[in-house]
Amino acid sequence: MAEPRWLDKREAHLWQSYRDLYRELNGALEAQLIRKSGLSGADYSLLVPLSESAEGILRTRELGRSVGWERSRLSHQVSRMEKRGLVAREECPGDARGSMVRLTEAGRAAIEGAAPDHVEAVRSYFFDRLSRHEQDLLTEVMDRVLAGLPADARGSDAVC
Amino acid sequence: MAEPRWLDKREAHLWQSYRDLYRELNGALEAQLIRKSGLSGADYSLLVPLSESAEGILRTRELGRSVGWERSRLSHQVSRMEKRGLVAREECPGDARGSMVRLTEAGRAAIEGAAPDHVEAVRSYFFDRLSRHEQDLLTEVMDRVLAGLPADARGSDAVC
DNA sequence: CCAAGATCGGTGACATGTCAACAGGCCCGC
DNA sequence: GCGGGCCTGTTGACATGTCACCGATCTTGG
Repeated sequence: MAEPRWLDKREAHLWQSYRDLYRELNGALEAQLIRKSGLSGADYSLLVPLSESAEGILRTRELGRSVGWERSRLSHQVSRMEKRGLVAREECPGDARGSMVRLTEAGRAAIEGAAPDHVEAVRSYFFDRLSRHEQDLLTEVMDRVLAGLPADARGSDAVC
Repeated sequence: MAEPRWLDKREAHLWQSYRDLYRELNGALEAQLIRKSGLSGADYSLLVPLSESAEGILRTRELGRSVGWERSRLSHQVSRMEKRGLVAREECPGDARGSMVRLTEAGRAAIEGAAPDHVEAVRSYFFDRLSRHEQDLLTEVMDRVLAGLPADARGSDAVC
Protein backbone atom coordinates (compact mmCIF):
# COMPACT_ATOMS: atom_id res chain seq x y z
CA MET A 1 0.00 0.00 0.00
CA ALA A 2 1.57 3.22 -1.18
CA GLU A 3 2.21 6.16 1.10
CA PRO A 4 -0.70 8.55 0.72
CA ARG A 5 -0.06 11.79 -1.14
CA TRP A 6 -0.41 14.12 1.85
CA LEU A 7 -1.17 17.76 1.25
CA ASP A 8 1.89 19.97 1.33
CA LYS A 9 1.89 23.27 3.17
CA ARG A 10 0.62 25.27 0.22
CA GLU A 11 -2.21 22.84 -0.46
CA ALA A 12 -3.18 22.61 3.19
CA HIS A 13 -3.38 26.39 3.31
CA LEU A 14 -5.76 26.47 0.37
CA TRP A 15 -7.93 23.74 1.85
CA GLN A 16 -8.06 25.50 5.18
CA SER A 17 -8.94 28.82 3.56
CA TYR A 18 -11.67 27.19 1.56
CA ARG A 19 -13.30 25.71 4.65
CA ASP A 20 -12.80 28.86 6.70
CA LEU A 21 -14.25 31.03 3.99
CA TYR A 22 -17.43 29.04 3.80
CA ARG A 23 -17.84 28.89 7.55
CA GLU A 24 -17.15 32.57 8.17
CA LEU A 25 -18.96 33.98 5.18
CA ASN A 26 -21.97 31.80 5.75
CA GLY A 27 -21.98 32.65 9.43
CA ALA A 28 -21.76 36.37 8.81
CA LEU A 29 -24.52 36.32 6.22
CA GLU A 30 -26.82 34.17 8.30
CA ALA A 31 -26.30 36.29 11.40
CA GLN A 32 -27.11 39.43 9.46
CA LEU A 33 -30.16 37.81 7.90
CA ILE A 34 -31.61 36.71 11.23
CA ARG A 35 -30.86 40.00 12.90
CA LYS A 36 -32.52 42.08 10.24
CA SER A 37 -35.42 39.92 9.16
CA GLY A 38 -35.91 37.03 11.55
CA LEU A 39 -35.49 34.58 8.67
CA SER A 40 -32.99 31.74 8.86
CA GLY A 41 -30.82 30.84 5.90
CA ALA A 42 -33.02 27.79 5.35
CA ASP A 43 -36.15 29.94 5.30
CA TYR A 44 -34.54 32.28 2.82
CA SER A 45 -33.40 29.44 0.57
CA LEU A 46 -36.96 28.22 0.16
CA LEU A 47 -38.61 31.61 -0.11
CA VAL A 48 -36.42 32.68 -3.02
CA PRO A 49 -37.56 30.10 -5.60
CA LEU A 50 -41.13 30.43 -4.37
CA SER A 51 -41.15 34.18 -4.79
CA GLU A 52 -39.59 33.86 -8.22
CA SER A 53 -42.17 31.39 -9.48
CA ALA A 54 -45.05 32.72 -11.51
CA GLU A 55 -47.82 32.20 -8.98
CA GLY A 56 -45.78 31.97 -5.80
CA ILE A 57 -46.52 28.27 -5.70
CA LEU A 58 -44.37 25.26 -6.55
CA ARG A 59 -44.70 21.56 -6.43
CA THR A 60 -42.71 20.22 -3.48
CA ARG A 61 -40.53 18.14 -5.75
CA GLU A 62 -39.64 21.16 -7.89
CA LEU A 63 -38.86 23.22 -4.85
CA GLY A 64 -36.60 20.44 -3.65
CA ARG A 65 -34.75 20.29 -6.93
CA SER A 66 -34.23 24.00 -7.11
CA VAL A 67 -32.55 24.13 -3.71
CA GLY A 68 -30.86 20.72 -4.00
CA TRP A 69 -32.26 19.32 -0.75
CA GLU A 70 -33.44 15.85 0.00
CA ARG A 71 -37.12 15.30 0.52
CA SER A 72 -37.23 14.77 4.24
CA ARG A 73 -35.21 17.87 5.00
CA LEU A 74 -37.51 19.84 2.78
CA SER A 75 -40.60 18.39 4.37
CA HIS A 76 -39.42 19.25 7.87
CA GLN A 77 -38.49 22.77 6.87
CA VAL A 78 -41.81 23.36 5.12
CA SER A 79 -43.61 22.12 8.24
CA ARG A 80 -41.76 24.60 10.39
CA MET A 81 -42.41 27.44 7.99
CA GLU A 82 -46.03 26.44 7.69
CA LYS A 83 -46.36 26.67 11.45
CA ARG A 84 -45.05 30.21 11.29
CA GLY A 85 -47.39 31.16 8.47
CA LEU A 86 -44.73 31.77 5.82
CA VAL A 87 -46.02 29.11 3.46
CA ALA A 88 -49.06 26.88 3.09
CA ARG A 89 -49.39 23.33 1.78
CA GLU A 90 -51.95 22.53 -0.89
CA GLU A 91 -52.97 19.47 -2.82
CA CYS A 92 -51.31 18.80 -6.12
CA PRO A 93 -53.76 18.73 -9.01
CA GLY A 94 -53.04 15.89 -11.40
CA ASP A 95 -50.87 13.85 -9.05
CA ALA A 96 -52.49 12.75 -5.82
CA ARG A 97 -49.12 11.75 -4.36
CA GLY A 98 -47.71 15.21 -4.68
CA SER A 99 -48.17 18.40 -2.75
CA MET A 100 -47.73 22.07 -3.49
CA VAL A 101 -46.11 24.75 -1.39
CA ARG A 102 -47.60 28.21 -1.65
CA LEU A 103 -46.10 31.46 -0.49
CA THR A 104 -48.48 33.27 1.86
CA GLU A 105 -48.87 37.01 2.08
CA ALA A 106 -46.71 37.00 5.19
CA GLY A 107 -44.13 34.91 3.38
CA ARG A 108 -43.96 37.30 0.48
CA ALA A 109 -43.67 40.24 2.80
CA ALA A 110 -40.87 38.51 4.68
CA ILE A 111 -38.79 37.70 1.63
CA GLU A 112 -39.33 41.11 0.07
CA GLY A 113 -38.26 42.73 3.28
CA ALA A 114 -35.21 40.54 3.70
CA ALA A 115 -33.86 40.34 0.18
CA PRO A 116 -32.43 43.86 -0.30
CA ASP A 117 -30.36 43.74 2.87
CA HIS A 118 -29.22 40.23 2.13
CA VAL A 119 -28.13 41.03 -1.40
CA GLU A 120 -26.34 44.08 -0.15
CA ALA A 121 -24.48 41.95 2.39
CA VAL A 122 -23.52 39.39 -0.24
CA ARG A 123 -22.16 42.20 -2.35
CA SER A 124 -20.20 43.91 0.35
CA TYR A 125 -18.72 40.71 1.78
CA PHE A 126 -18.07 38.89 -1.45
CA PHE A 127 -18.57 40.50 -4.84
CA ASP A 128 -17.17 43.91 -3.97
CA ARG A 129 -13.86 42.27 -3.02
CA LEU A 130 -13.38 40.53 -6.36
CA SER A 131 -12.49 41.94 -9.73
CA ARG A 132 -14.68 41.10 -12.65
CA HIS A 133 -11.91 38.92 -14.02
CA GLU A 134 -11.56 37.03 -10.74
CA GLN A 135 -15.30 36.45 -10.63
CA ASP A 136 -15.30 34.90 -14.07
CA LEU A 137 -12.36 32.73 -13.17
CA LEU A 138 -13.98 31.56 -9.96
CA THR A 139 -17.13 30.64 -11.81
CA GLU A 140 -15.28 28.61 -14.36
CA VAL A 141 -13.14 26.81 -11.79
CA MET A 142 -16.02 26.01 -9.45
CA ASP A 143 -18.24 24.74 -12.24
CA ARG A 144 -15.42 22.48 -13.41
CA VAL A 145 -14.93 20.98 -9.94
CA LEU A 146 -18.69 20.61 -9.54
CA ALA A 147 -19.00 18.80 -12.84
CA GLY A 148 -16.34 16.33 -11.78
CA LEU A 149 -18.10 15.23 -8.61
CA PRO A 150 -19.66 11.77 -8.62
CA ALA A 151 -23.38 12.39 -8.97
CA ASP A 152 -24.33 9.59 -6.59
CA ALA A 153 -21.80 10.10 -3.84
CA ARG A 154 -24.56 11.09 -1.48
CA GLY A 155 -28.21 10.22 -1.12
CA SER A 156 -30.44 9.57 -4.06
CA ASP A 157 -31.53 13.19 -4.41
CA ALA A 158 -28.59 14.59 -6.28
CA VAL A 159 -29.02 17.76 -8.27
CA CYS A 160 -30.03 17.19 -11.88
CA MET B 1 -34.52 54.25 -0.23
CA ALA B 2 -32.51 53.27 -3.30
CA GLU B 3 -33.31 50.26 -5.40
CA PRO B 4 -31.09 47.39 -4.22
CA ARG B 5 -28.26 46.38 -6.50
CA TRP B 6 -29.64 42.96 -7.42
CA LEU B 7 -27.29 40.32 -8.72
CA ASP B 8 -27.24 40.07 -12.48
CA LYS B 9 -27.32 36.72 -14.25
CA ARG B 10 -23.56 36.30 -14.24
CA GLU B 11 -23.26 37.14 -10.55
CA ALA B 12 -26.17 34.91 -9.58
CA HIS B 13 -24.52 32.05 -11.44
CA LEU B 14 -21.30 32.48 -9.47
CA TRP B 15 -23.13 32.68 -6.19
CA GLN B 16 -25.15 29.59 -7.00
CA SER B 17 -22.04 27.69 -8.03
CA TYR B 18 -20.27 28.69 -4.86
CA ARG B 19 -23.09 27.37 -2.66
CA ASP B 20 -23.56 24.26 -4.77
CA LEU B 21 -19.86 23.50 -4.72
CA TYR B 22 -19.66 23.58 -0.98
CA ARG B 23 -22.79 21.51 -0.52
CA GLU B 24 -21.87 18.85 -3.07
CA LEU B 25 -18.18 18.62 -2.30
CA ASN B 26 -18.76 18.53 1.40
CA GLY B 27 -21.50 15.96 0.97
CA ALA B 28 -19.37 13.71 -1.20
CA LEU B 29 -16.41 13.89 1.15
CA GLU B 30 -18.47 13.29 4.24
CA ALA B 31 -20.29 10.35 2.71
CA GLN B 32 -17.01 8.78 1.70
CA LEU B 33 -15.53 9.39 5.13
CA ILE B 34 -18.41 7.78 6.98
CA ARG B 35 -18.59 4.85 4.59
CA LYS B 36 -14.90 4.04 4.87
CA SER B 37 -14.12 4.86 8.47
CA GLY B 38 -17.30 5.44 10.45
CA LEU B 39 -16.09 8.91 11.37
CA SER B 40 -18.25 11.97 10.77
CA GLY B 41 -16.78 15.16 9.39
CA ALA B 42 -17.04 16.68 12.86
CA ASP B 43 -15.13 13.76 14.37
CA TYR B 44 -12.45 14.11 11.75
CA SER B 45 -12.13 17.86 12.27
CA LEU B 46 -11.30 17.39 15.92
CA LEU B 47 -9.08 14.35 15.52
CA VAL B 48 -6.75 16.10 13.08
CA PRO B 49 -5.41 18.83 15.39
CA LEU B 50 -5.26 16.36 18.25
CA SER B 51 -3.21 13.87 16.29
CA GLU B 52 -0.90 16.63 15.10
CA SER B 53 -0.20 17.93 18.58
CA ALA B 54 2.95 16.77 20.30
CA GLU B 55 1.37 14.55 22.95
CA GLY B 56 -2.01 13.92 21.37
CA ILE B 57 -3.53 16.24 23.95
CA LEU B 58 -4.80 19.80 23.71
CA ARG B 59 -6.47 22.26 25.96
CA THR B 60 -10.14 22.54 24.99
CA ARG B 61 -9.77 26.23 24.24
CA GLU B 62 -6.87 25.58 21.87
CA LEU B 63 -8.76 22.82 20.14
CA GLY B 64 -11.66 25.17 19.72
CA ARG B 65 -9.49 27.86 18.19
CA SER B 66 -7.82 25.51 15.78
CA VAL B 67 -11.13 24.36 14.33
CA GLY B 68 -12.90 27.70 14.70
CA TRP B 69 -15.87 26.36 16.64
CA GLU B 70 -17.76 27.94 19.48
CA ARG B 71 -17.40 26.44 22.91
CA SER B 72 -20.73 24.74 23.31
CA ARG B 73 -20.57 23.00 19.97
CA LEU B 74 -17.12 21.76 20.85
CA SER B 75 -18.22 20.58 24.26
CA HIS B 76 -21.14 18.62 22.85
CA GLN B 77 -19.00 17.03 20.18
CA VAL B 78 -16.28 16.06 22.66
CA SER B 79 -18.94 14.50 24.88
CA ARG B 80 -20.19 12.37 22.00
CA MET B 81 -16.70 11.33 21.03
CA GLU B 82 -15.83 10.59 24.63
CA LYS B 83 -18.83 8.28 24.82
CA ARG B 84 -17.47 6.39 21.83
CA GLY B 85 -13.99 6.18 23.29
CA LEU B 86 -12.25 8.34 20.67
CA VAL B 87 -11.05 10.95 23.17
CA ALA B 88 -10.85 11.40 26.94
CA ARG B 89 -11.25 14.50 29.08
CA GLU B 90 -8.60 15.39 31.66
CA GLU B 91 -8.05 18.20 34.12
CA CYS B 92 -6.05 21.17 33.02
CA PRO B 93 -2.92 21.69 35.11
CA GLY B 94 -2.37 25.33 35.98
CA ASP B 95 -5.90 26.50 35.23
CA ALA B 96 -8.66 24.89 37.19
CA ARG B 97 -11.32 26.31 34.89
CA GLY B 98 -9.94 24.57 31.85
CA SER B 99 -10.01 21.03 30.60
CA MET B 100 -7.84 18.97 28.31
CA VAL B 101 -8.89 16.63 25.52
CA ARG B 102 -6.69 13.62 24.95
CA LEU B 103 -6.63 11.33 21.94
CA THR B 104 -7.13 7.72 23.03
CA GLU B 105 -5.52 4.71 21.37
CA ALA B 106 -8.78 4.03 19.58
CA GLY B 107 -8.95 7.64 18.48
CA ARG B 108 -5.47 7.55 17.05
CA ALA B 109 -6.19 4.32 15.24
CA ALA B 110 -9.39 5.82 13.80
CA ILE B 111 -7.76 8.97 12.45
CA GLU B 112 -4.76 7.11 11.08
CA GLY B 113 -7.07 4.70 9.34
CA ALA B 114 -9.29 7.41 7.92
CA ALA B 115 -6.80 10.05 6.85
CA PRO B 116 -5.22 8.42 3.78
CA ASP B 117 -8.55 7.74 2.10
CA HIS B 118 -9.84 11.16 3.00
CA VAL B 119 -6.80 12.97 1.63
CA GLU B 120 -7.02 10.93 -1.51
CA ALA B 121 -10.67 11.93 -1.92
CA VAL B 122 -9.86 15.59 -1.37
CA ARG B 123 -7.20 15.32 -4.04
CA SER B 124 -9.29 13.53 -6.59
CA TYR B 125 -12.37 15.73 -6.13
CA PHE B 126 -10.63 19.06 -5.73
CA PHE B 127 -6.89 19.48 -6.20
CA ASP B 128 -6.51 17.20 -9.19
CA ARG B 129 -9.00 19.35 -11.11
CA LEU B 130 -7.11 22.61 -10.62
CA SER B 131 -3.88 23.79 -12.15
CA ARG B 132 -1.16 24.98 -9.87
CA HIS B 133 -1.77 28.52 -11.03
CA GLU B 134 -5.48 28.27 -10.30
CA GLN B 135 -4.76 26.95 -6.82
CA ASP B 136 -2.56 29.91 -6.02
CA LEU B 137 -5.14 32.30 -7.33
CA LEU B 138 -7.91 30.70 -5.33
CA THR B 139 -5.84 30.93 -2.18
CA GLU B 140 -5.14 34.58 -2.69
CA VAL B 141 -8.74 35.45 -3.50
CA MET B 142 -10.23 33.48 -0.64
CA ASP B 143 -7.81 34.89 1.89
CA ARG B 144 -8.65 38.39 0.71
CA VAL B 145 -12.38 37.83 1.13
CA LEU B 146 -11.81 36.20 4.50
CA ALA B 147 -9.74 39.12 5.71
CA GLY B 148 -12.51 41.53 4.79
CA LEU B 149 -15.19 39.83 6.87
CA PRO B 150 -16.29 41.59 10.05
CA ALA B 151 -14.61 39.68 12.85
CA ASP B 152 -17.61 39.95 15.14
CA ALA B 153 -20.42 39.25 12.76
CA ARG B 154 -21.19 36.04 14.57
CA GLY B 155 -20.89 34.85 18.14
CA SER B 156 -18.07 35.88 20.37
CA ASP B 157 -15.80 33.00 19.36
CA ALA B 158 -14.44 34.29 16.11
CA VAL B 159 -11.18 32.90 14.85
CA CYS B 160 -8.13 34.83 16.00
C1' DC C 1 -56.70 -4.90 -16.57
C1' DC C 2 -53.20 -5.69 -13.14
C1' DA C 3 -49.23 -6.81 -10.44
C1' DA C 4 -44.47 -5.16 -9.65
C1' DG C 5 -41.65 -1.53 -9.14
C1' DA C 6 -40.73 3.36 -9.05
C1' DT C 7 -41.95 7.89 -7.24
C1' DC C 8 -43.61 11.19 -3.90
C1' DG C 9 -44.19 13.15 0.45
C1' DG C 10 -44.29 12.58 5.35
C1' DT C 11 -42.92 10.81 10.03
C1' DG C 12 -40.22 9.49 14.16
C1' DA C 13 -35.86 8.61 16.08
C1' DC C 14 -31.74 10.28 16.36
C1' DA C 15 -27.34 13.20 15.33
C1' DT C 16 -25.74 17.68 15.18
C1' DG C 17 -25.55 22.91 15.88
C1' DT C 18 -27.14 27.22 18.39
C1' DC C 19 -28.43 29.99 22.16
C1' DA C 20 -28.86 31.54 26.85
C1' DA C 21 -27.68 30.75 31.25
C1' DC C 22 -24.82 29.01 34.81
C1' DA C 23 -20.85 27.61 37.87
C1' DG C 24 -16.48 28.07 38.97
C1' DG C 25 -11.94 30.09 38.67
C1' DC C 26 -8.64 33.76 37.01
C1' DC C 27 -6.99 38.56 37.07
C1' DC C 28 -6.67 43.39 37.84
C1' DG C 29 -7.24 47.75 40.24
C1' DC C 30 -7.89 49.49 44.35
C1' DG D 1 -6.77 40.75 49.92
C1' DC D 2 -10.72 41.27 47.77
C1' DG D 3 -14.52 42.48 44.83
C1' DG D 4 -16.04 43.00 40.26
C1' DG D 5 -15.41 41.71 35.72
C1' DC D 6 -13.70 38.45 32.44
C1' DC D 7 -12.63 33.76 30.87
C1' DT D 8 -13.61 28.76 30.44
C1' DG D 9 -16.37 24.92 29.98
C1' DT D 10 -20.76 22.67 30.60
C1' DT D 11 -25.61 22.06 30.37
C1' DG D 12 -30.57 22.00 28.73
C1' DA D 13 -33.83 23.57 25.55
C1' DC D 14 -34.54 24.00 21.18
C1' DA D 15 -33.67 24.39 15.90
C1' DT D 16 -32.02 21.96 12.19
C1' DG D 17 -30.38 17.92 9.27
C1' DT D 18 -30.10 12.77 8.36
C1' DC D 19 -31.64 8.20 8.07
C1' DA D 20 -34.81 4.40 7.64
C1' DC D 21 -39.15 3.47 6.77
C1' DC D 22 -44.18 3.89 5.59
C1' DG D 23 -48.42 4.69 2.89
C1' DA D 24 -50.32 6.26 -1.09
C1' DT D 25 -50.15 6.77 -5.90
C1' DC D 26 -48.34 6.54 -10.49
C1' DT D 27 -46.36 3.88 -14.35
C1' DT D 28 -45.12 0.19 -17.01
C1' DG D 29 -44.68 -4.58 -19.00
C1' DG D 30 -47.45 -8.31 -19.96
